[in-house]
Amino acid sequence: MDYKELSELIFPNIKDVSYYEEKYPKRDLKEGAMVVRFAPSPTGFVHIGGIFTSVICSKLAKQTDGVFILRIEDTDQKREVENGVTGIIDALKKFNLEPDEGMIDENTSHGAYGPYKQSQRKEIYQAFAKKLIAEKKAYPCFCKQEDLDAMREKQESAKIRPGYYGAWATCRNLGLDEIEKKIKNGEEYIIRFKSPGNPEKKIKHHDVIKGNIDFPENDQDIVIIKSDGLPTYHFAHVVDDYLMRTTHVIRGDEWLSSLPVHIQLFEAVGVKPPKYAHIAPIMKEEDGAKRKLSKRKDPEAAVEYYAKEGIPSDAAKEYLLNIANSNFEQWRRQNKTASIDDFELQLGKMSVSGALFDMVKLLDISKSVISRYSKEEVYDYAITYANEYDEDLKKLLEEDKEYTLKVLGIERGNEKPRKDIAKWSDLKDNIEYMYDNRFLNSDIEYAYQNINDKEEIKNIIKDYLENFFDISDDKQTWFDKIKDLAEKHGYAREVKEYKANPEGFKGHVGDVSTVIRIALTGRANTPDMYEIMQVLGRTSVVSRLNKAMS
RNA sequence: GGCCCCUUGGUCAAGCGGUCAAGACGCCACCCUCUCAAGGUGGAAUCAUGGGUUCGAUUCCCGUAGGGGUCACCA
Repeated sequence: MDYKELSELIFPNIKDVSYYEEKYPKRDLKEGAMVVRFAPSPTGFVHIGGIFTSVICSKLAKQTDGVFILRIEDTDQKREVENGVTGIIDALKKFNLEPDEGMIDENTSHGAYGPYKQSQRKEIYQAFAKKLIAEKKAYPCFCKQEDLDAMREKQESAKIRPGYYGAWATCRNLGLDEIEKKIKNGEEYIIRFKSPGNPEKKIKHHDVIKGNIDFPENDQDIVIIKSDGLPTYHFAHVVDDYLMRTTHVIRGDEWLSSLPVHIQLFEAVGVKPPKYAHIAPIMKEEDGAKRKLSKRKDPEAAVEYYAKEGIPSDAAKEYLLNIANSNFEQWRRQNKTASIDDFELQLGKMSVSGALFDMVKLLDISKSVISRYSKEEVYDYAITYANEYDEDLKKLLEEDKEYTLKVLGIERGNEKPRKDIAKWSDLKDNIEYMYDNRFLNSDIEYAYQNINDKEEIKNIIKDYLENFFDISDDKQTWFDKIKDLAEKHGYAREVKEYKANPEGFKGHVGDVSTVIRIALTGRANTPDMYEIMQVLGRTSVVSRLNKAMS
């Protein structure tokens, strides 16, 4: 028997790699087009880091007229979860990161380079494994788990480098006859790569993000095909990114240390490796120590968290873009209303070390993002949020949509829109008092401020209602009247006047308007009071002020 | 522990041999024809450490310390 025959014995009825190379030809794309992919495992948990990677991939593909692929890495059936693929697809959709190619639901995909689910590509990997066996670059290994454990223990106690390599790689030197006998006896085996590496020698690598890195060559005979016939990550990565014609592998930097293995595998298969860009993870600080955002400990690691909080996906995206390229902020300031598609992302400008997650900054960005929305957009996003997470808010928004739009339109849609909502979960508290059926029927604690004498308050409100208030006044007239009211009751017309001569007045116009504001809304801080009165309308203003007096 | 990477204000970070060491978030103060959110102006706050190289180091080199990653039939 020779190695060609051995490969037939192990993988009968498996096609030659040339079949696949023809089936998935080089892509016909313009110069500089990037083919990138997001390749998560369907574990049922979508990590914000995955969205980070996808934002980057999606932008680069768009910028270069390239291709953004969604590939599902489900070679570990133990970790697989029902509807895991759907969860990933839905999350990408929510962030407007639809792939050009790849899985579109649990079991179907689109694109000419599929299947895009590794469990459905078994025979493709086997074709490449078969080729490596025939070329003496891979071999079956019959070692049992116990053998490997014992070996590791021995290595550790002898303080030598652990692993399956060199003289420790016992199955590497098995004779063909012996192999044949074991296989025919039905002994279990896996396929290992026969590493040609020498750790005394270095390989030089240039990473698009990390720059130049030197590694010792790999000499571990890593597993490429597991006992269930599926490939390990390393092998699947090499085969898939070759056949999908990936130009840039963009992935978390936890993969950096297995790069020597991957490069070696590409060489063994006989193809040029893609370019690599290893992204630093988003970190979190705890007890003075930094660590990756953890799916177990940090709620904000889950994409679901942002939806639940009502943080717009646009805001999260801008925040991530900001972590990716810090010049994004400057661009945003100069292009306040532009689409983020117009920002040009540069991989080379990404940080080599991980940024600490900053919720305060995210919320600041979110405030700006929401402030740019029109009232109709606010309505739509808020309804979507409320549908899922806040029954009462949904009721509030829907009972009179016309009116709600007016409320949402307060200080919005102008040059300097209001910036006080950071997430949809803030919204209810922000607008609830504008609804008569809630406001007039509730017990309100009027927490008056500088002016808190009951008689004085009553006098001011009464006088305003009887002698000043007119819903048809324009803003200037309205405000002049508030000043007149203030003056009549012994308060300064202007704040400055009061400050110049605090002894001469009981207070200033701000104190008086605060009385009316609190009577009107139950709170000391609100948006522009003129606009509020206009939205409420005459009847409502009158009943609110009367309620306050009683 | 071996290997690899990293280290500029509280945080995100510009910088790439000569700068008063940008900017943003946060904080503080003041300003802004009613409060608040904003907006404006100003302020406090940073080159981990020790050696080199150099006329000159935040920037280049070496050591130290600290941090991160990785060492599976998991991805």
